[in-house]
Amino acid sequence: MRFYLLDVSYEVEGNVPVILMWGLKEDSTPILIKDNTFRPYFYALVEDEKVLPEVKRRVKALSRPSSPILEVVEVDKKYFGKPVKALKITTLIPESVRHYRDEVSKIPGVKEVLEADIRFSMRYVIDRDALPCGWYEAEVEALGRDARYRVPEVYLLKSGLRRIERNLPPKLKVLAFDIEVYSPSGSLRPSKDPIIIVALANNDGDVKVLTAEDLNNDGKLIEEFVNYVLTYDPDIIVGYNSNMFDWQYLLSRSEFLKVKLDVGRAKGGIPRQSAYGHISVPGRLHVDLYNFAEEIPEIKLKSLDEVADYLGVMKKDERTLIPWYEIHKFWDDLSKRPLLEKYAKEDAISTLGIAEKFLPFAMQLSSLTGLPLDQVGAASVGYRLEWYLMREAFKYGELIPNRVEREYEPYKGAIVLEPAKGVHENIAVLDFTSMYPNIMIKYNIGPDTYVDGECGVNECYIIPELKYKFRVSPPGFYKNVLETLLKMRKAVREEMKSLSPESPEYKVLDERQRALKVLANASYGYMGWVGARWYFREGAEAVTALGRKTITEAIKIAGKLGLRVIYGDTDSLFVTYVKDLISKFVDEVNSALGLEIKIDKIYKRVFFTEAKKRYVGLTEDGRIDIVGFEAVRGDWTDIARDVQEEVAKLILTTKRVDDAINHVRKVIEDLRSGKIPIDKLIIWKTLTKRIDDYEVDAPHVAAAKRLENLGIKVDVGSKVGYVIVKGTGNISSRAYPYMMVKDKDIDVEYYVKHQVIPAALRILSYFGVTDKQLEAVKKEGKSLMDFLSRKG
DNA sequence: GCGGCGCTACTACCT
DNA sequence: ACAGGTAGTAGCGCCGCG
Repeated sequence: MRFYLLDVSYEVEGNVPVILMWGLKEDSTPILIKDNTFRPYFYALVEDEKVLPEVKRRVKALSRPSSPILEVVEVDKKYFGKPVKALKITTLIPESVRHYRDEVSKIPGVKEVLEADIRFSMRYVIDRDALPCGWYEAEVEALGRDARYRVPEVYLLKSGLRRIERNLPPKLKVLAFDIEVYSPSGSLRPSKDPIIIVALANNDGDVKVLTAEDLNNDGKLIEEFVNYVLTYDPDIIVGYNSNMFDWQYLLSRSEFLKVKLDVGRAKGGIPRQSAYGHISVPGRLHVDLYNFAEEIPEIKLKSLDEVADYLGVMKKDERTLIPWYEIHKFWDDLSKRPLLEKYAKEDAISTLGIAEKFLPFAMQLSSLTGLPLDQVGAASVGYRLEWYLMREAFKYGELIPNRVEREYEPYKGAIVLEPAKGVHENIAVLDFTSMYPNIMIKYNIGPDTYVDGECGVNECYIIPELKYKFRVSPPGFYKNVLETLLKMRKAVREEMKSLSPESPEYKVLDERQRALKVLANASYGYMGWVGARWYFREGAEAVTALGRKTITEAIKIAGKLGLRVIYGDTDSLFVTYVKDLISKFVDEVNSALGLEIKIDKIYKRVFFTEAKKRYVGLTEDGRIDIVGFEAVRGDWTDIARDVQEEVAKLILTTKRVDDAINHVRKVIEDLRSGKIPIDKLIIWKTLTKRIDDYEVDAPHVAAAKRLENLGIKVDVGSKVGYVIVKGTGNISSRAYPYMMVKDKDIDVEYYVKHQVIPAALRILSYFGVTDKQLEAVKKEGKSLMDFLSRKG
């Protein structure tokens, strides 16, 4: 049988663990393939090989009849590159691994117990190379229908899985859902507040808005939802913030109402919280698209409508928008209720549209890391890479280190150059391609290549400043993994060349090469992460030291060629663009440093203040890049962002400082005459800890407290939108959630003095402009203009 | 009680 | 809950002054 693997889970049947592979046949028929031959195991390392037989005896003696140890064998493995003899201890029931691990680690002579913390289904993924979102071929025996599973065909695996190279997935059924809750108080209490709408959209073109008959009858609504899911039978269920909200609320509410939320492909399969905080729906893949939206830094406010707008799925100005705090009003007012239904419907359609944008990437990430699609989004970058590393370790016969608690030790990072302030013409931005991964490869950096003692002549790389030594050969774990990743990416990009960019296959491969790049780029950060299994501070420290050395050498080469370096950060250099000299520079850097540098972009004009990490540039095609400034920060108001953007544009394109001043004045005038709508005055800030844990009463914290007083819960990670109102006292005392404030109460002067003027002056003060000039009532005085344009 | 000052807390950015 | 380097705002405590 050929099938596409969706998910791997397991159950204990009788007294035997059975792996469940949920998949689709080539014609998209859902199937379940069982494998009852796989057993959980873990390893024990001993202090001294001499005690192996004795330890082996004692491990065997631990076996209990209810859940026996099946086998204890000596195996040859590697641990941080060094050959070791380990005891492989195989048990019967996955849940007993924890018990035996604890017992085994108490046996005298046992140094370490390894790989006992890997979930059984992931163990299978790794050992059998059973990657989710991939095609397989296997001999199976039909078991017929089984009432316990909501799939038409169930099979038993008879022989090993073989992967099939095939890029396109089968047709998958995707269902997007979104719920609306009735809550006049603003707080959401599952014991009181009913679900009034469940909106659904699937990729077979069906859209449904299920509504509650009345506020006392949402149990029936939930049942209708369950029926819809079971009837449509989606492979993938997508939501937006559904891990934190929709499922949680459905679960609590259905529990309160005593309604069964049995939507899985395994009967009695109630969604439940699982790895990385995601909600798992048995037999289906539930994907919370918010996880992927979180990774788009360009979107500052990650609401569903903003994300749909950004991705071009559904434009904001073409859709019905209802603020969450007014949903109950639209329900109560029967003339407005159709709008609410339309809103919910559009939410579901947007969610489905976003799924089409994100799922192809998610599927590639899933098939590379082995993490099932429903987990891969919820897992952070570090864990994604770690699963990839664990799969690789298995292939190399390397034991997987335990996750251990370590003390955080900071180390020195990259170099950031002092910018030459002012306006510069024709500047090339050059950067080293994947600098850190390539340094790791070039200098063979990792925990297993580190040499603590003596090292023969030319047998080690010696790291500048630190004098750490890394073996030249053989290649270490990180080097091997990174070379594989880069090689794979190269091959994918090669394959893409033979395809039309419009073809579905091209798009799939493009997502694959992106996923490969993301994993490679995370490797340095991962090595320096205290939570990593392959944490190695000295390695991360060596990488940044070599990075500093590399960029410093490149600067020297630029200087030697007579190129002026304006600015640089980590792996980039801003250099005066002289075509021939630049190509010479590129060649020389490449040959002298053994790392590739290339032109990233060319600015016709670029402006720096004295600050690092902040600049505005005019690209060759006339676009304005704003980097680091207020205009790209999500915690400044729209009005300040707009002003700064316009000022930057005027300065870079027309060089006319007086035009910029007039623009700022006009905005201040509009602000003072009340022409600016309140939503351009909202400041959004993230709560990074629980409200009680804050040491100072910052404005966003004060605003959050006011939300809580209204009964609205604000969790860690949520964004608080507030405005500053008139009155006395500090800003915190006047920071209110925007929905609590009327236009006339806004403290316009705060916005003039603390938003518009600072944002404008950040750029204009270099040209000698002061706050007084911006605030002065508009008058066409010539003398002032003359003064202001002294540099323009 | 007030303004000025320096420090700290806090957030979001850049690579 | 991948790293370190950086800019900037606002709160807060302290000081001197009266």
